[in-house]
Amino acid sequence: MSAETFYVTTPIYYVNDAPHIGHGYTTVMGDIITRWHRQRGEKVWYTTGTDEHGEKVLRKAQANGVTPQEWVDKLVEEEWRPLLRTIDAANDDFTRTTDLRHLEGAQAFWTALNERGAVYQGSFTGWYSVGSEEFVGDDDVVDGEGDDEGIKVSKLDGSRVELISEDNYFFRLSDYQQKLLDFYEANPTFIQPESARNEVISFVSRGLRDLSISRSTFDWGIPVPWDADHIFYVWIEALLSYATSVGYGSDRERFDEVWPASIHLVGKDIARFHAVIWPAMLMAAGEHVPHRVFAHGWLLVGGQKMSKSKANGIRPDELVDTFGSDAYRYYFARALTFGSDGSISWEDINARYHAELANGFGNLASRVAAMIGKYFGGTLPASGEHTDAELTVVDTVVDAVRDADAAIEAVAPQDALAAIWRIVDELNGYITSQEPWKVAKTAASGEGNAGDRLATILNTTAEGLRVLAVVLNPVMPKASAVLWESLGAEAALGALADQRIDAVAAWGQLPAGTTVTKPASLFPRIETAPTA
RNA sequence: GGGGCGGUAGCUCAGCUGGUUAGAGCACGGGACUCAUAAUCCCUUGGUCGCGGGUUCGAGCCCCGCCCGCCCUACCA
Repeated sequence: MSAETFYVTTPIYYVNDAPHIGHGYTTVMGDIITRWHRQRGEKVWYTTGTDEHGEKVLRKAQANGVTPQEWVDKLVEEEWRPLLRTIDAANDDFTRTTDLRHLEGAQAFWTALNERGAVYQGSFTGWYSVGSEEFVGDDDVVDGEGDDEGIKVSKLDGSRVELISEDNYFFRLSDYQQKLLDFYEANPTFIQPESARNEVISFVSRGLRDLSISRSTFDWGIPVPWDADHIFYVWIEALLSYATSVGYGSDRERFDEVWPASIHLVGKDIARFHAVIWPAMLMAAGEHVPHRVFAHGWLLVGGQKMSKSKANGIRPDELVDTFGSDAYRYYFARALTFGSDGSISWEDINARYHAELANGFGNLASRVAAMIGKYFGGTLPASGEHTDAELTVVDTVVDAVRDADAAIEAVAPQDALAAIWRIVDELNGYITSQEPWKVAKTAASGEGNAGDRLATILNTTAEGLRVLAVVLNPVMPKASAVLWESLGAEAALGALADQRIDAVAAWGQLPAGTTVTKPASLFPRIETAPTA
């Protein structure tokens, strides 16, 4: 049997939204996790993309005087693809729900469900607000007062609503209540974290209603293959991107190779769609359900949820312009607990940038390269006998790499970075306690074995940096590449991306004689901080 | 209304199935050092663990009530 593909997805982002740091956050987390798994030597596939159908897109396009296709093409090229470049994402695919493969795959999927009897025609009745142009839930409809006396109005915005019904196709979601509950029970890690799992189970336990899957009042969507008057409801169609982008409906062999998804990363607001509707759809189709749905929390700015409608957004490109994509990636992975809400601020990013990246890591690389340059002419010396101090360094590295790997496995990048930073701290402490600058003076006077001792200290720190370059590569590929280059590691050990996590902690890989050069500052101090 | 989650040092957060003097990082204060990006290393200061009851030999962790914040409660996505 062939090795399973580690297949990760971000949500298929709604194209009408302006990309903000929330989107960047999710995509970066997936990128870090998939880059790490690639360096474990696994087959990996990482997909992101855009959801481009629906009434809102249609309206927006009309308002802009262009066709919906022209509108989404523009958004994808001008907003969404640039975001990926900004944050240095290494996704394997960018899937669009307007892609032909998706249209055909989605139609094939629902044709199959229809043939299996999971779909029926019925009528959907609901309160429709002409003013806000949307259906309003029963609980949000109240009796009007004053001018609206005798009329039902929406509690949300006060607009008048009328009861209308529409012929629709329905998916027999109600058939899956018990099947889903049994599934959650048998697969406790299917929905994570625990808070999302509890919520989903509680939601399903209260009962599931059949789901309307088509619309006939507008036409920007994928046609229902057996009834040209209907298009599919966006959600029911967009979720299928995860399958159609890896061959469902077009390349069965490819699909079987990649599916099921290992992890769907989602925001906690859409956990329900991914943990309830999506697996039920797949069960109905007789396909495997994903291994895991991981719901992350919100980014809070000034205690408020980061959102497109509020002006509290910190723009990804603004952040990257100031601190760089590496720092952006590092910050979100390190400062937040993936799965919980977390606070971010310009001040905090700035503080961590300087304390952890510039002073901690960048300066470490700088001082080691400077000493190898000054004391050994830029040629890496061979290590002599290890003393307890070196053994402690080696132990710290081995433990840290092991812990970081376990943390990534547990979808906890923040813990992985905390573990990796033990190496940074250990090396800085090791250098200070070994005082190589003093050993160098002794060596210069020709006393004892000081020269050998100095060589051992600098060889050890260089080895530590070698490990850091490898394990930080998934998080900060640019800085890691510079460090790898400065260690002269490429010539001796090959490409950084080919360095395996499971072998990285083995000591003594950098051969003596390698040319070490002092790199430009990995993370130069930044004097001015723009207003957020 | 119902359900879920959270409220721990100035800030951001850890605290496993309840167990000795509640932890980390940053910030602050003091000291050491000079290889380095005025960086590094060491030490100190700092908490009625939202509030009020209860269970227990013992509770930040369990139970009850209350206050505050966020999320979900299916057809905007």
